[in-house]
Amino acid sequence: MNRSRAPEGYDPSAFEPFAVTVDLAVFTVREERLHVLLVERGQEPYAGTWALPGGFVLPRESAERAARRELAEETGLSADTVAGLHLEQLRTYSEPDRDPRMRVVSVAYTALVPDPPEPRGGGDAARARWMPHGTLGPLAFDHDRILADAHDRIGAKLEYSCLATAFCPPEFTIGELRQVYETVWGVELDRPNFRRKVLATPGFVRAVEGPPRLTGGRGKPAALYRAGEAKALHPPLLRPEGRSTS
Amino acid sequence: MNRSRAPEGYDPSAFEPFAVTVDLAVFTVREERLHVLLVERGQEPYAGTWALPGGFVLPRESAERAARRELAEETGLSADTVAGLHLEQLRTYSEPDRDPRMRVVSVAYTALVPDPPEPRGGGDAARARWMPHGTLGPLAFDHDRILADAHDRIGAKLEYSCLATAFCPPEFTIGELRQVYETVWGVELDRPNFRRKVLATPGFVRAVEGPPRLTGGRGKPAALYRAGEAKALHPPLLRPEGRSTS
DNA sequence: CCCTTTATAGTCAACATGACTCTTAAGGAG
DNA sequence: CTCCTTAAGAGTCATGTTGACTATAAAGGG
Repeated sequence: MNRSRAPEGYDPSAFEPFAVTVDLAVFTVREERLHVLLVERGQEPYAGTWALPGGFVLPRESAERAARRELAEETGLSADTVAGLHLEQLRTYSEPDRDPRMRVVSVAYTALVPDPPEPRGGGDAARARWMPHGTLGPLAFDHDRILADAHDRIGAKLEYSCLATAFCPPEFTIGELRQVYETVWGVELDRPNFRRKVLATPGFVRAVEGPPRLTGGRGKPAALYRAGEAKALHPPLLRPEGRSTS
Repeated sequence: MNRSRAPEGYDPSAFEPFAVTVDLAVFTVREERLHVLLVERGQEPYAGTWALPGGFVLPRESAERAARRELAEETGLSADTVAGLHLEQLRTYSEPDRDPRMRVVSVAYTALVPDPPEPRGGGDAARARWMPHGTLGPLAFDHDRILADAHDRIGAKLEYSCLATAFCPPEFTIGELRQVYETVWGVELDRPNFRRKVLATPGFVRAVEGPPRLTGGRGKPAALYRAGEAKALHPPLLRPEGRSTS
């Protein structure tokens, strides 16, 4: 059990089998609050407790494919929509006793969803709901830890990547983009400075032609933008009292 | 096969078992070049090909514990030494056919080693060697991909964390620290500017009392420093033509 | 003793950022 | 219609950080 990937004569059945699952931390920004997609467990252990959506990786699929499949099943989004979402591997949780029933190694993913499509409780999902982040008691298994790690990660990524646009619909205003930063970071940002920074970063956003108007709210109508081609921010957009938990 | 972590009546043996392994991308800086710890495979598949060190996760250990155990076995370092090394989970590779023999999900870790302790070829390690990064033909399995991801990751982390000190011995000079950045990033940095930045970042390094001397090289003797208590760099130390691969 | 090498101290201008002010263009209340 | 509130968007100014350089100090080698 060491250097070689499989000692000669290795017999798979000689090892206790591992189950491999995916867990999903799916975030969205709704009504100026960060929301997370949660499901209520139907069976023991943790029956009646809220948990992150997820499920087993099938024998012939990769963890990422499993994650997209589960995401589509839980949210009721079409496969096309899910294919376009931002999905990123977070990390893998492998403590021997994280699942009391058996040895389960779970690959966690983080997904960002623009508009809050109400999860169809239909299909077979026990009960899936968008819950405001941090308002719920302890989640099942080690899902509180996973959720905290996911939140840390996206907060850090907002600093040096253009990820924030993944929370926004195809066309959005600078104000909506700023809302994403403020909601995830839990701070208020100076509007003029934020605007200046975003527009000064090449490829972050692209102005949309046509009537620079927006329906809805009060105040002066805002110009619309689309996500640009840039992936990284140089230099980064640091949070005010920036602490990276790493 | 969906929302619930285990459907009622779930029988583990009904699923094809997954093997779970760890792979290690262990880096060090030696002679101004980035080196990686590699082992030569003894059996098929890929017999005779170089690969990342790694091995199976045992039934009762976490992936991180497995990684530290394998690292100690491959390098011959004491358990104490290994316990102090920087070890970080990189990501998990789960493509169904990444190992031709069976379904293997591998959790990859990155480790940084200060001084190049020559791996004892002893014990049972087939043959472990420090190889200059990028000089070797294709590695076994998807290890080229893992190595590239690991390199990207540490390059990015140097920008916003104090990670570089993990490559250095307990006491080091600013010049040695700069070497780490130059070697990993593959660029030359301006010495005065680098020095100013490092010293201006609170908690990055702490000056060592006593004779500000260094044996060895030519040139004016340099002052010695130790790693500080800070973990993150604010603001970050961006690479010159900074591209984050994310 | 001169030359090369590296550390370390400064200087200066360009740039980025934080804190503000001001104007414009909506919607709502009276 | 008019005033008030709200938010977008244009600018200003002082400060802080960075990149590009110059200069001095303190070793080792020939």
